[in-house]
Amino acid sequence: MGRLTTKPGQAQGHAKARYHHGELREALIGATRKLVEERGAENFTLADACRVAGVTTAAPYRHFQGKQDILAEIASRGFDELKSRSMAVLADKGEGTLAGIIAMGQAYVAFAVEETAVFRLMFGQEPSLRKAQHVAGTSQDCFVHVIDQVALYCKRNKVRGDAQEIALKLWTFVHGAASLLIDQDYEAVAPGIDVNKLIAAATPGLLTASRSR
Amino acid sequence: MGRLTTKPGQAQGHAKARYHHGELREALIGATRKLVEERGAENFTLADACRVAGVTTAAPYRHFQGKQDILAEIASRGFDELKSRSMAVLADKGEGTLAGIIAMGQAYVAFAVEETAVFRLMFGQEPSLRKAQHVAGTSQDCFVHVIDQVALYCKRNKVRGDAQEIALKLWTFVHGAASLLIDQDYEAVAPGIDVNKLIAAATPGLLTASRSR
DNA sequence: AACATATGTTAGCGACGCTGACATCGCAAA
DNA sequence: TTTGCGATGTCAGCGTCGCTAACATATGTT
Repeated sequence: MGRLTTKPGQAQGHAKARYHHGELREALIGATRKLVEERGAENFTLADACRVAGVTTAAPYRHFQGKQDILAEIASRGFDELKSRSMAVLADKGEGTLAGIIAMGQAYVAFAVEETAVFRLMFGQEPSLRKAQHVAGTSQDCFVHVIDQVALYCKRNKVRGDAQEIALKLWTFVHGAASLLIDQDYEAVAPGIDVNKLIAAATPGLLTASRSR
Repeated sequence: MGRLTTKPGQAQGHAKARYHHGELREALIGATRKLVEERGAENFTLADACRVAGVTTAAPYRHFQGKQDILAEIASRGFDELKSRSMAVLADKGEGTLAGIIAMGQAYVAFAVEETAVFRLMFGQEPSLRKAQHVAGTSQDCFVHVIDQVALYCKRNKVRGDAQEIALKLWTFVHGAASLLIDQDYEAVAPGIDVNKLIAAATPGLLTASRSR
């Protein structure tokens, strides 16, 4: 692990050393995101983020309640990004289509792969990390959108069954794929697996009402 | 968070204070497992485990390489237990049957719920936690067993398709269900969800070859 | 009995999260 | 302009943690 040995005088590079940073809140969020993505949230230290931002370790407490609070902010923004990704994909592939629903699942996994640490913050561990208010709302927004798509698909293709239950099954599968992939749990068992293909293969089977009841 | 203020003289309760603990390795594993299950692996400290075991914080290093090493040992034993649970369920429900395969999935989730912290250690985070040798082997054993069951089911029911791919789909779904459940991510969207029912409902749809290619 | 090895303790290093007291900056009222 | 005040940063320090080196004690082999 590389030590970060920067004097609190100033962050790397530009601007002259002024006593007040000016945009410390955003700077800390940026630094945290970068470090968390590099080393994982487990190994992230607030002190390192301070060194990157060019401030002392006491400074963050003017903007955040503590370490957890910064991480929660990052998780919160992650939901916003995930939602916008989903909507972008849908606009491309078409609403209420099988291709659109598959593409949403693949986008979910792509997000998990590209922003692994953020993804883990969003869904993992103790829910204490998630700002109850904002995150719960945003994640629900995300999910409601999926339900809408499934409902539309069911209507068009005359699939009977609860759209919510079907959406739950899709989410469950896709989340499992994302988790196993980023945790490298597939490696021991199916090294070269193509998860996008796996999703495309499984989705039709999940897009149907259950017979058992 | 309750402080643990025990003198290293002796663990709570029985036996006289002797210089050598005698079974420190197992005692530490037990203490760690208990604490990790109570507070999560994130908030676990080796020092607390030492207090529970009644030794100083330097003692563990005679038996483990460090904190990670103890956690890895616990993850390793988790795989053993998961495998034995699966086999017990199979013996009960019958091999190669739909009911048996569903029950295996439900047992997987039950394990995740009952031993949440161990489950997270087994599959989560950086793979550095898993003892490359032992764990990789044991988890592969687990999975091979699932493949066998699926292959048997396919043969009996004349389902064509790659048993490995089908097994992967099942694992993916069930792992997603376990993850979302223990991380309480279903709560915001489907509060009273019955995951066992969800698994039973989804399994038939996954137990079929994909048409797309 | 004497030694070698295993297993525990003591003391201490550097890092971390966080806090209280102090310093500096920017802005608004006098 | 000056004064004063709140916002935002630094400094110094507490308690804890993971880990190590040096020392103490128990165990078992010859």
